[in-house]
Amino acid sequence: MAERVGRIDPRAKLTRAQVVAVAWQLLDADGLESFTIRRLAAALDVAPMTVYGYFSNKDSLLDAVLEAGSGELRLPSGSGPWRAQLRALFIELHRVLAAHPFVVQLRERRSIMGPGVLRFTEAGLQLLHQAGFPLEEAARAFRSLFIYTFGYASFSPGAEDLEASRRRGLAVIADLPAEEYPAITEAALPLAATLAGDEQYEYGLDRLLDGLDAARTKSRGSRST
Amino acid sequence: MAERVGRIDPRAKLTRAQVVAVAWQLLDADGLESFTIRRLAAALDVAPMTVYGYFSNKDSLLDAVLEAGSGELRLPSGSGPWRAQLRALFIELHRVLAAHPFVVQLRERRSIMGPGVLRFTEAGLQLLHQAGFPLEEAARAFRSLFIYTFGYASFSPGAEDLEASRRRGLAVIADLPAEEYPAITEAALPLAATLAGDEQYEYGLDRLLDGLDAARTKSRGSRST
DNA sequence: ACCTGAACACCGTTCAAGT
DNA sequence: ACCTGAACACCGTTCAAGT
Repeated sequence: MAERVGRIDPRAKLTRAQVVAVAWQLLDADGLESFTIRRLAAALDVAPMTVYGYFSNKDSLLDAVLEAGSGELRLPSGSGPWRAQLRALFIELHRVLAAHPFVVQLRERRSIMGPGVLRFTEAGLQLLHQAGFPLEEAARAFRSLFIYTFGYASFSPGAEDLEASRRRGLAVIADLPAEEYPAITEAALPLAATLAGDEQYEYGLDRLLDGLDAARTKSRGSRST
Repeated sequence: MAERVGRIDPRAKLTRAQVVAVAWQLLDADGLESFTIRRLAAALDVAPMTVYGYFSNKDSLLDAVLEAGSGELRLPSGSGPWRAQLRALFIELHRVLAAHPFVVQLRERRSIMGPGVLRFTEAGLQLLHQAGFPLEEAARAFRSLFIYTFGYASFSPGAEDLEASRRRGLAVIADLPAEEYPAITEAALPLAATLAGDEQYEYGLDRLLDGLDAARTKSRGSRST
């Protein structure tokens, strides 16, 4: 699957960065479920135990993968109204998470505090603060957006499972007694449509941003557009 | 750990319901991570392979556990303004998920379509529809609230890890160059406070509900309080 | 009909040994 | 200093055999 990469340090067969890069490829291709030290070692063309020369265990390797991966985030250049900027920031996060679902799975266990995420957080907090939120509330607001975005990536089926999920949901609804479940029955197709897609992500994001905007203007004066 | 439960059908040593009940206890006590067929069998005082007489594999057993568990949801009695009712509905969901974190972990792989969740969805859709949303948008709105709530449960550390998470976060922030990360540095304590707690959950929930209320009144007339 | 021991093909990781 | 084979304590699950 992953090609063996040329070595850099002639004394060592590998570098930590090479191990992380190949691990990333495997995770991207096959998901967290089927990522094992033994498969990684095979992809590196090395004995399983060799990996432990670079990382003390599987968890610390996965931490390093997350760290490296947080560099994928491209922070949008800052100009324009705070709401549009914040929106672009989280849409970028959503893009990265949708492209690399294993990042979300990993994040469910360990939290990420790598440079990429910190720069992202700093940008978000600054936007909210400039919009008029005191930092305490900016932190709460940022966290809400962050959790909605990770939640969306975590609980929406991946593109490959999407059709099956829709079909399964529609089948369950079709078997429901319509008198008992009138709203679900009538809304079967719309419900199936909410299972995934950028449109659904952005619907919730926009409602959340609207709510934040209202909280901002209600409790204090606006400092920005 | 789990007590052996008395048998019901004299011909069989166990029932599916008993297997599910003991599995639920184990999952509640030790989490999904350490839940294995072999440990479940030991708790049931039975050979590992006996479990396969009741469930064809581990996944279908876990599905049955989720099904049974969705009965934990107690739908609030319906009266009062739609916003307060919807709020109570999702706070109840949040309560159940916070009490049984393994439900969230399971839901990350398979979606739940058991009776408990369906009744919950029906109640939510009806409230949103009565509030003035057409069913298509009610479905989108419901899904946003659902995802925020599951996301919150999934990405907030459990009560037992909370202090460690806070300390780790504060330590990382303390090492940051303040010129480069002014907002994070100044908001260190507020950020740590957003890691968990009902208050933080309700902050985001209320912003989302506010945003939904605004969308409702903007695009169409209100049909309710 | 229901239960089970042995076995298979996997894991992550320790340890002692190779170069 | 770096790599590795064998081994340990686990998995989920198949299969053939017990009662």
